[in-house]
Amino acid sequence: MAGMTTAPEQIIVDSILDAIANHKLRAGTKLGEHSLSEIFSCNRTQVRRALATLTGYQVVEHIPNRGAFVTTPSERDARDVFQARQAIELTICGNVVQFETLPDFPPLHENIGAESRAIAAGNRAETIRLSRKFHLILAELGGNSVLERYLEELTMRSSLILGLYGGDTESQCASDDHCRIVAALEARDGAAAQAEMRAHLQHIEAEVDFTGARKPTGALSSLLL
Amino acid sequence: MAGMTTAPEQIIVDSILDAIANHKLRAGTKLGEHSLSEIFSCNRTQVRRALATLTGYQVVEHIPNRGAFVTTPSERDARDVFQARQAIELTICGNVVQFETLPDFPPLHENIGAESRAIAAGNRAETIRLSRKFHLILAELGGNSVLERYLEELTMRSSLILGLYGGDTESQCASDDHCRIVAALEARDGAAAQAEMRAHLQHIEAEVDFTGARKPTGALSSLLL
DNA sequence: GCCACTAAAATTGTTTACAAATTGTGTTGC
DNA sequence: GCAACACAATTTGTAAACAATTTTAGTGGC
Repeated sequence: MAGMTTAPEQIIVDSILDAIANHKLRAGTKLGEHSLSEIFSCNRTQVRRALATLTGYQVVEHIPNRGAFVTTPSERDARDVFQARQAIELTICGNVVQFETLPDFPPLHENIGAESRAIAAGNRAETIRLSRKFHLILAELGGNSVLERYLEELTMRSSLILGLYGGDTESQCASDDHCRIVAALEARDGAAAQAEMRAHLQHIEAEVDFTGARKPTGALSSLLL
Repeated sequence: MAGMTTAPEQIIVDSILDAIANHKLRAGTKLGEHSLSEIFSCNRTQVRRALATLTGYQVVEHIPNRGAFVTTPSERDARDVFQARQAIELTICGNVVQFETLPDFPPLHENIGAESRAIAAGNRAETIRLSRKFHLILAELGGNSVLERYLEELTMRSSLILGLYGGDTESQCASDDHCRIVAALEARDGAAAQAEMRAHLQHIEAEVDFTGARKPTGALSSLLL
């Protein structure tokens, strides 16, 4: 497994997902097959598969004979996504405190530390990435593979929503929220952890504002790292 | 839209999903591309796309260079699926009772009626189909598109699990459970509805038994209607 | 100047042919 | 008789050519 090169379609999916999560790729952007095959220097077939995968994630919209576009979430989508997140993440919190053997919290602490540093350094992209990662680590600790997979999709869609309708003050206080959640989890206080998680998700959703004009849709070029 | 023929890949997906839901197609069955393209008299490309969609539903497992197989759920999968169902369906119950304008319950009643009749007639396949349909109607009434989509997948996987590990007395009492859930919903008693739903899901999960030998894997021929 | 129509270019969708891998079978050697 | 090897057949994976659709550009008329 030395020279094991990652499959090109996986690279495409990850790159686009990363670009969306970091608000480098905005809603409505067209994802042309030829463009992508050139950018990633691969076959159009592989691009096609990658786009199908992303469509499954509800992160890409596929219009017949027109092509693939980064999904533009509706107001209803936003509401539904955050409610689903609450249902799932509260359950995850309940799971984490219920294990006989304590799960290893160090990864969570490391993540929170890195998050604080990223905020202090003003590194917005890294802050967003680490904030999402926090929820995914927690989901993994929950031990339910179904909820984990769903949350992967939902955090992605959340990023997309915040990129379109979110304010600029985004997730400055997220690090504190995360801290409180972990504290309650370590104290094995499930109810408290769920309360903190609920509050945290409400903080995030509160940043969404549909009244203002949607941010303009960007071009497909900020993809390459 | 007169002679509008449904896309072949949709037909394939629906047929396989239906066959799985009705336990006509069992876990472990190989889904050969050539076989399917002959059965549905279509191109291999379309079969391929259909299988990819089913893989996304976690209902088909794709092994590189080996082909596609009906997923064999593990014990952990079963646990995770039913816990996820609980988280999602309790939230749906909460949603249904919260709308100002009462949702239209007639479809639910019709479904329950048909279910009772199917049970009385000893029509096992129809019973299973209608039982699943009940949960999907309820999900639609809940008004959350995300939860609705997830439940579509989870009910499918539940069918797969019950087909492998379930007893033969399956879902005889389901109709009564459904009745009680709707009654609580109509009374706008969210807590009661959630309690009934929780009990119902526990009844279903109780039918799962991992100790016995897994039922044998069938051949790919019981597909055609 | 603006709208409608037409033709060309670009993009998506589908089919076909080809390559790679796996499975099954038959043979040989012990 | 059994195991290991080699070859053939089947099956999946990939790429390239072809067809259909949409978009864009250009032209003519009002």
